[in-house]
Amino acid sequence: MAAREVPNIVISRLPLYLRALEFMQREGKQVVASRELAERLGVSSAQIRKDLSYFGEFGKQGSGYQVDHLILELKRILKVDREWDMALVGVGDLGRALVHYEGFKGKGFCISLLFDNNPEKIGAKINDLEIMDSRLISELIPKWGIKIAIIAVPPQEAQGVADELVKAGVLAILNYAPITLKVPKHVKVQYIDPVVHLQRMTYYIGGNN
Amino acid sequence: MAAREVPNIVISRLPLYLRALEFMQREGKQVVASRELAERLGVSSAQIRKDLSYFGEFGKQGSGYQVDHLILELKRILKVDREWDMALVGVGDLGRALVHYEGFKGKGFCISLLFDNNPEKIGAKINDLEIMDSRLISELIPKWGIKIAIIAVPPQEAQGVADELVKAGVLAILNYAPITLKVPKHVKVQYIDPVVHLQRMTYYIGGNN
DNA sequence: TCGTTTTTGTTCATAATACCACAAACTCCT
DNA sequence: AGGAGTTTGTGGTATTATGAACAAAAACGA
Repeated sequence: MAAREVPNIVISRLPLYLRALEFMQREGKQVVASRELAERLGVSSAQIRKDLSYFGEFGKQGSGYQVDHLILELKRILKVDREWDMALVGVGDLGRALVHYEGFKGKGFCISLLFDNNPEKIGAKINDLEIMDSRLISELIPKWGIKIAIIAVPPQEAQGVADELVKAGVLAILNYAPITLKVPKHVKVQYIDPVVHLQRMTYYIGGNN
Repeated sequence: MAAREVPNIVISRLPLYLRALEFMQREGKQVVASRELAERLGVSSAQIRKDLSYFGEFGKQGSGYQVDHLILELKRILKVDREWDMALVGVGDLGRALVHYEGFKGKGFCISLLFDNNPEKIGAKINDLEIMDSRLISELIPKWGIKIAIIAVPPQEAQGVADELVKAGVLAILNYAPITLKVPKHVKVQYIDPVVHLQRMTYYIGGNN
């Protein structure tokens, strides 16, 4: 496979393949064909094969893909064959739920630093993690070498927090605040806004679509 | 504009336009050009104009779009010019955070029914909402005429819950469980899995991308 | 009033994406 | 051993999405 730049849309699908493969692994499946994986995910098998072919030849004709091996390869490609420390900014209801969330375990991520600007929260602990003053972002993030942050603050504070994080060296932001962030283009942002997701579905309900 | 089918990718952008416009509205802005909106969102102005043109001519040459009016039109198009009752299944940490979430207010959505299968939770109240037994899904959802549900249960229960919801008449599901759901094609699903979103960014960190 | 500047809606060309189809490689059964 | 059945990786093609460019319309200033 030529060393072409891999399209972002391909990268965005790999985590879905990985998630499904890990699910199958827990079910005890050892080998899987692109066809079966495709059916589970509701995509075409050709797409899966083509996406994977950007990175190498992982399958075997006649049988398919070794589940364990493909999982390892995908983790390596996505760079989640390690554990990334993350900073969480904004410890409200949502922030707290994220700290307690068990789903990060074994997936390559770990919340290691908490920030909030509410004096009543600073110093308190959640899951043995102390809540730090947001003003210490520029000091603690470089010290820990943190590259990934989660923003869970009110919308009007989000851009300011993002600016601070970027200045401190963060390269990837998972943004739960309902606002589009302005960041330098070397910084990646992913958005989670339940309202946006819901509004993407209502168009199709009821009407003549 | 001809009555062509509107591509899903266009629909998926409209909530972002709406969100930015409402932000500008709160700032007191009355008129906006596609150019300015585009810059805020990091997209091209041609794209915004083209997306909007699927639904009509909302702008005026020389000045731009009336913010108030465009908001109303987008809300009408997306069918959020009303309030949708939603059912939430799974009242764990995340479910609780969603019930307390203030962001649904005024955006067209309202959580009106809670379900859980944990006997210790059933009957308890959160925000004046009683937690109902999940076995009552098939009874209460049609009774309330609910069309939208949020799934916040552990992954191994998610597919079963989805099946129940679909049977009860739900047409749109916001799925927080880390699993791809199998649903009939008249049912829309949107996925929120922080791990997937994070894994879409790590590929670009550090390496030679 | 009239020329200059803005901005829309749309056309058209280009780019990105998805998918069909098939040779080659492997499996499995008899 | 060998033929039938599977499944991969990929070349080619159809489809879809993006973006540049421009006429028409409105705004503005002198």
